[in-house]
Amino acid sequence: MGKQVTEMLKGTLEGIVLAILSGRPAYGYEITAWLRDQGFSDIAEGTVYALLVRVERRGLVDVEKVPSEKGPPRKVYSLNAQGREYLEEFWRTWSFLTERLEQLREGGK
Amino acid sequence: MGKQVTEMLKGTLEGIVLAILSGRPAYGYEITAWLRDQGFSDIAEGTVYALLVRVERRGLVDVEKVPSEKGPPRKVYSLNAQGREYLEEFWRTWSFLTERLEQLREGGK
DNA sequence: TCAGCTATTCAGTATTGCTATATACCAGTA
DNA sequence: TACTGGTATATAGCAATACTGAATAGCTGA
Repeated sequence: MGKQVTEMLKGTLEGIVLAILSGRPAYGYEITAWLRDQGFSDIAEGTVYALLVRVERRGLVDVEKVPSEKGPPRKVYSLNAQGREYLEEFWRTWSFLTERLEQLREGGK
Repeated sequence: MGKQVTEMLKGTLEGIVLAILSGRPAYGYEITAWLRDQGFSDIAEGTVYALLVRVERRGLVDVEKVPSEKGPPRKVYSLNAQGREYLEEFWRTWSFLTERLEQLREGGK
């Protein structure tokens, strides 16, 4: 996928994961697989787990341990009220950035 | 401006600065002032200089020292062929990311 | 028993933006 | 002269975040 994406993901991957969780609860392995499916071809395994630990520690998600038929128990994360608020702010920040970049892109033509 | 923007800028600020330079040559102080004017209210002074040093070292820009009437000489940067190529790639990466996020935003409603 | 998929965790590294500070040139002014 | 303030660049150390690589663990089927 390349270094450019890696650096761009800093700050946005968190929003991406929270946005996924806003749709439905999910666990790390599942999220990673989904991201890869969506074209984030080489999201590192450990990256999503580390991110989930961070957002949990900051109180943006709730966690529930659920047994799996196929392996060790899953840690299922769901977005809570504080997380939804944070996600709202993320979208506002994202909009700000996209607007500025769109202007630059237009201007550069 | 907040921490969210700071993290999101990692990886995009470089593209932003290169996009500015694709329009016209510019120097650090000028770029910082312009960014602040555009709403990146607390871009740190040193940040742009450090970034310019990096892109210069990677051969994406050409530099010319130009005397100033108002202070020490300016280092005027301009995007070269390699930089234009890199900027193209940046836009492709950016498009990829915005598409994915737009989908997520739609889906989350 | 072993390979392979599912599932999580963690130590160490690289990149990048911020903080804080230093340096330097020039004009106006007390 | 000395000082303030705007212009202009540079850099050392810090913080946040994604990646690398490896370890651990449960389950299924050959």
